[in-house]
Amino acid sequence: MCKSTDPKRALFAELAAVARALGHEHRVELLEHLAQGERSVEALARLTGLSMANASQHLQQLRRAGLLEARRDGKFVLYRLADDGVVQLMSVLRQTAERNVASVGALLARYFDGRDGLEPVGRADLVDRAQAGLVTVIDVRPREEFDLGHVPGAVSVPLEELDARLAEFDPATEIVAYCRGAYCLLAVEAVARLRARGFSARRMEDGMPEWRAAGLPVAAG
Amino acid sequence: MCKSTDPKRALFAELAAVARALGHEHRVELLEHLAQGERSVEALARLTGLSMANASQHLQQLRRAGLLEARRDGKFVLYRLADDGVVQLMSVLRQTAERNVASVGALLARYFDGRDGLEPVGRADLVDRAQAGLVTVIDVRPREEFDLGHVPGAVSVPLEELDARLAEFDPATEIVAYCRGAYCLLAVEAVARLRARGFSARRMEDGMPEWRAAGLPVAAG
DNA sequence: ACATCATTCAAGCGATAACTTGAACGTATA
DNA sequence: TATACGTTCAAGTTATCGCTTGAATGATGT
Repeated sequence: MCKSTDPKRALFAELAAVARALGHEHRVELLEHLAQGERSVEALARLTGLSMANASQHLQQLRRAGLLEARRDGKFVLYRLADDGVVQLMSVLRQTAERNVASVGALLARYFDGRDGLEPVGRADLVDRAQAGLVTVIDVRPREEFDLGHVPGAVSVPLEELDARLAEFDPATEIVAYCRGAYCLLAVEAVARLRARGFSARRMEDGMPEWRAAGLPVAAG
Repeated sequence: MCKSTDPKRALFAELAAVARALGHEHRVELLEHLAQGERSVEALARLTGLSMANASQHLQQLRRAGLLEARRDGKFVLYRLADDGVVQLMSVLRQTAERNVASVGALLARYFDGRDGLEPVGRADLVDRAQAGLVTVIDVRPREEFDLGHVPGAVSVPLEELDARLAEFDPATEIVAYCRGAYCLLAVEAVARLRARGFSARRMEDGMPEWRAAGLPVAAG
């Protein structure tokens, strides 16, 4: 066997500590929000419905595990992912759960295949087709998140504004919607509404975090 | 925001449950062993030094999380990874820890860079060079693990036997050693010893689990 | 049928994690 | 300087986890 068993044990303990940081519902949700860009404790507490003290504690736990970093800006403390690899870790976690946990597969099938129906668009495809003007790309996240970074050429159409802004879209041009991630429901909802109005709409396969992690260009402001 | 917050919460809870299954030192160690192939509870308890009841409980926890499957063979219950994707998950976990946790980086630097020194060999490289007879590939894991599957053309040389079998090797041919995984110490130790005897030796970048997960050919028996 | 062995179940104890509350700390604004 | 606000700290309660012990289950061999 391995001669020195100590360093291996130490390594296992460290890996388990990182995994344990991902082992709570609220922390997964916090990471999902932070995958969009850095956020203040107050914003995260509001988005998740946690108390500030509670959110702060979870964030510190994630920071201790090396998954987050924090910086101070005025009276706010802004947290952000320590590394784009964290997105990859969460992505692999989702894939594993989707394959091996029946309830997750069922959950996703019910809320995606059922409501979406059509095959989503791949990332590589999208860049070419957007530049050629063949598709209209809309970002249905809140404008705040759009401003922090979005797909080049995308138009910000928060889901709340969608119904009121239908006149902007050319019914002859296909619309591709994206939001936060593979399993965010914003784009699904947007596609469903657009189709109900007679538009040709599809959902982008992944969301902004995966886009960013893939090293594709990001526009800001 | 997302209209239906319930399914998202449920998804987060499921993901957290999977992560929590990885959140214990002993379970990470069990998975590391199971990445070699299926094992009985008794074998795992012996390998890890856990009591049988304790090992059984951890294994059941991993199974409930969807990471393991079990089958009965005579009086033994054999556990195995539910999916090769589990190896990927653990691999990404290690990469994340290595990048973002200082102590892991230090741990690995101390035990790999310090003792190994030379750049490890990539998998793609190895297949070609082994077939061309340019390198001798040795599997330094216990023979039991070798029998369950190994790199085609590799010779089983458990670390315990290495010193006694040095005469088998041609000093003019480079030796590549591999073991269980990127961070298993068996191959590192083997390379150190071979170099001390004047051989040209290198370590394969990954181990058997990664090899298997990459879909490369595996020889058995 | 009986004994044997591998595994699992169930109960109990100690340790750790999650959440709430209230106070302390730091920074900006009046 | 004083006040307000975002954030963190500290203490306390409840719930859950990890491990041990001893008994129950399931398959095998005599």
